[in-house]
Amino acid sequence: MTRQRTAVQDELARDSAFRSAQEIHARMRAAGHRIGLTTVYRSLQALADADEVDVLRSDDGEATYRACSAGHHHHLVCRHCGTTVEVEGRAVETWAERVAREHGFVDVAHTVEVFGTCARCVRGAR
Amino acid sequence: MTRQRTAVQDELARDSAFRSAQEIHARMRAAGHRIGLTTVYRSLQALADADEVDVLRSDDGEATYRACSAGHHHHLVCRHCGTTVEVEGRAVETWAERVAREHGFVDVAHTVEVFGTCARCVRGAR
DNA sequence: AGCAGAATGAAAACCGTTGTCGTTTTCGTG
DNA sequence: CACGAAAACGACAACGGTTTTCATTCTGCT
Repeated sequence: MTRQRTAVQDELARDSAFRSAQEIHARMRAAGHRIGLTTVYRSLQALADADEVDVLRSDDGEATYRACSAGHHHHLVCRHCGTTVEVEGRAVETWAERVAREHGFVDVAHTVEVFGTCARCVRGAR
Repeated sequence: MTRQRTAVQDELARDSAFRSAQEIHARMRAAGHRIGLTTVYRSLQALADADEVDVLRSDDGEATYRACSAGHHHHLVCRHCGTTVEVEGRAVETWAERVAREHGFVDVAHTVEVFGTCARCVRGAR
């Protein structure tokens, strides 16, 4: 139920970047954990269902996960190192709401992700 | 080099919804076109590279495509029928820009998708 | 027409993800 | 502490969307 599930959660808590399931699995194994890939997937799914982690699809369709605070928020993601900052934006919320209403849409949801290169990666660049 | 590539583009132009590659392939076959799935994929990729179509990853990781006008814009997508409206929002652009700068990020890009149920699907619902 | 190079597509390879199912662990109860 | 049911685990197989391979076909050029 939760010795390895807790371990997955801990691994996610180690840093603030979006990681793929396989990456997480590899890191855990490297750290000496005895856990199967299947369990990592299931744990991540459970955590996602419980809104304990955010899920993001990368451009190539791979799912990436990240521990996150509860509540509605968006992400500012470094496209090089994956580091993520949680941001919020009232402006976006109201804009999405208004635009949808104007077109007769109801039951509105939205996804917003901002990508860029973080200050550290800029300095570290060749 | 483009009898079937043109055909793919035409198929996309038929309506304003995001369609998966397989869906597009099936529709074309049903319409009497003699085209392979591989070619559909390749055509879509070429069109995407040329910024002739927008690509969107659905929650289950499947890629969906839609003909779109040039230039930066976002989408308001009906989660039932897939119908899409192109929208733009200066408010979002400036917000993304500001938030990124505040955190020292450069070379900023962003994705914004708004989902909802369109007026027609609301009426048609049970 | 003849030819080189690009495009096509059937089938196989890929790869992330999910299902299967026998084994192990956890936990409540006697 | 021992038992037994129920949940979790994990090696492996299966799945499904996408990409690659490679032999064949088509295009545009001379």
